[in-house]
Amino acid sequence: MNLKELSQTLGLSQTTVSRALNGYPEVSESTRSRVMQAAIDNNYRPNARAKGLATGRAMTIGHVIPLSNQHEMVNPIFGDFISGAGEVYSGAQYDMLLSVVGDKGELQAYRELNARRAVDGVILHGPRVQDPRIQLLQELKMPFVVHGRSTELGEDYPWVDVNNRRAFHRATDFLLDMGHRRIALLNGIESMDFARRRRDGFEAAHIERGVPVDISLMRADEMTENYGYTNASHMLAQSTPPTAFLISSLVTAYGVRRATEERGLRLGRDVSLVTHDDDLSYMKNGGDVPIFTATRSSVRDAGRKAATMLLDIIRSADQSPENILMEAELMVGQSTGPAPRT
Amino acid sequence: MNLKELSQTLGLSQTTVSRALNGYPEVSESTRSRVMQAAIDNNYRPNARAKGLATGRAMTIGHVIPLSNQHEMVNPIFGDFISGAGEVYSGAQYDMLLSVVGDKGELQAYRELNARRAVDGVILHGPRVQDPRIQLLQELKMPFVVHGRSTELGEDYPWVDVNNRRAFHRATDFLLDMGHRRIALLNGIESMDFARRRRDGFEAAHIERGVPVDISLMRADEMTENYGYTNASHMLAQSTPPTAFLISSLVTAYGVRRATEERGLRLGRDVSLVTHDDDLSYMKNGGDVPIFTATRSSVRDAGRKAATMLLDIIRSADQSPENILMEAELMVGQSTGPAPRT
DNA sequence: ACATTTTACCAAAGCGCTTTGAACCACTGA
DNA sequence: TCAGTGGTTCAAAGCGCTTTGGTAAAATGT
Repeated sequence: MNLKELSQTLGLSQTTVSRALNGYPEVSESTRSRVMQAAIDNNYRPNARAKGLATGRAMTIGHVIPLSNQHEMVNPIFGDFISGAGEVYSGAQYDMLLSVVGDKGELQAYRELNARRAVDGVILHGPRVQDPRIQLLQELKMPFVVHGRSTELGEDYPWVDVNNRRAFHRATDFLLDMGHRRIALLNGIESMDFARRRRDGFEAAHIERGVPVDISLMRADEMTENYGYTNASHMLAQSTPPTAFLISSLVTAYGVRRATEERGLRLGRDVSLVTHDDDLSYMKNGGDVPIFTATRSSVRDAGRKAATMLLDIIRSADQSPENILMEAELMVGQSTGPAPRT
Repeated sequence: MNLKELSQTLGLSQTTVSRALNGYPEVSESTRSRVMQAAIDNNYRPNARAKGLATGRAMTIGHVIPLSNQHEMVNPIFGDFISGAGEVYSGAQYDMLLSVVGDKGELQAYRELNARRAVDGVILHGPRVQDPRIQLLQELKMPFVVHGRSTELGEDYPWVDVNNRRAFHRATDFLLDMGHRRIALLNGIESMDFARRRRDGFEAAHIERGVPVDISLMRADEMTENYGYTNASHMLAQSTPPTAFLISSLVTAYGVRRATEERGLRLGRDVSLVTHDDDLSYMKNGGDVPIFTATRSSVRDAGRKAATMLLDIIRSADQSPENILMEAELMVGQSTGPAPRT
């Protein structure tokens, strides 16, 4: 059933039916309700493409998902972010278009979305330290919101980010307070902006206390379970092993726990562990009591916020870019304790 | 730049330019190459909505993602499935439309996608044992492929599934062969079709050997880490604890390992563990040597297969529904060993 | 040489909507 | 009585493409 048929059924013009359905004032209440009822009865929905063509708005938001080219890894936080954003889109009658693309094809992907007028705006995922995509989107004058930030480009664009630096600064302080002096950092790939900021926080906390940072205890890689296991195993086998780990992801923390327990060490007593926790729906950090001491920030919530911000930008034309900086909460769990005496 | 402008630039009609770009034969080679070059120079891409309206094809595939209403959980395998499917879509110039929706709104979501002509077909995720969505899609005559199957509806629709029954049958056999007689099953929610089939395989293996199934060792719930931890803790504290666990998900297996090691038991020696492994990109079961003995089947590969099948269906109109049953591979890792003597 | 086919192109219609500009029909007020 | 005013409704244009149904020019056959 299309508009033409519906209006014929009603004995009205397409104009009137269209206006009735879209809430224009110049339609009498009696005809409006007649039209509404007929639309429901016939399960009428306007054709998305025709409507888009006529209005010039796609009512669609694009997400370009980069596959990390090293391991073709899909970012595990992606599902939760999407579900937060999707909630907002549904509520505002927007669709979500996903474009999965290798690292190399990303810029092209944005160019195409723009040229094809397939979306009204995009969310940019996983920004690097110096990210060319941001500049591209600005050039294209395509509405966008960055999930994260890009250090070297300043902050003159809309973004939603976690205060990664402060979170890791605080986590490091927490460990230093408990007497730990050899703290290992298992970070994400440091070309990613969030990882760079976490490292900054980690280092700053050391410097402020005059505790030296041991580069041999710092790693940066894709945050898999195995990455945690392998590196923790090696480090714990050293003559002067770390007494604590600061970790960028819950999955990696599982790997560190595996390495720890395999050596007969106990978390929270022999070795301490603090991890960042994105509060993923399928990967909760324990039930009531957190398993791991963690800096927690809901990525689903970030998705909601980013989506809301983007829709605002689209609706209200240009304004100065808004930013949202979310603070991570430090949850003390069972994986931390005072540094063991040497 | 739109078609009109492009054709004016070239001094040709829109017809000719359109035909040149779409590879129709009635265009001379010289003009075709002129057109192609101009399109590249001007970064021309046809407007997606206009093209869709004119052709009647949306060139878009829909995925409706149900949020498990219990915990608002996003299925963790979703990201990898999507990335496999997305690869195929990109190659075929299709877009992917995601619709995140609560359990209740699902049927309505499909109805709307259909009425709005927003997509040319859909992938159905997470089928239940008796799933009303399948019937709905058949009624709507909307092309679809199910990722999984729905037991009570027969198999008269296109699907891509893992042979869950055989996988769990085989895994159970493997444990029985090693002398285990008290095997716990930590399954997914059993209204989900895959979980039902896994349970069938588990039970059938027992029955064939005349080994009794102990219902007190069977659980079915959302497959979180904590679910594994809590249930394994309780079971291991019983007077006659299980000697082995068969688990539906790697994440849950982590929880079981946590419970095991917390009690000072060692996996592969005191307690055996076999898990299903979806071969997720961010959650590998170890490196060269699998951590856990596992039945493995790549969900990303399933995504590729399902997408390919759907595009075939869309392109070649009606034909009898095709099915793909993938076999899971049993990978022997470090988490299994002979049952300890009592 | 002319009729016929082939080649290369084009004008215009149509996809299903929104939106502009106009028309019609009470009413109102002078 | 008639211009003016709202309140409703409509016909038609337009969004940017594809596709139908041509035509003119060039190539071919006899």
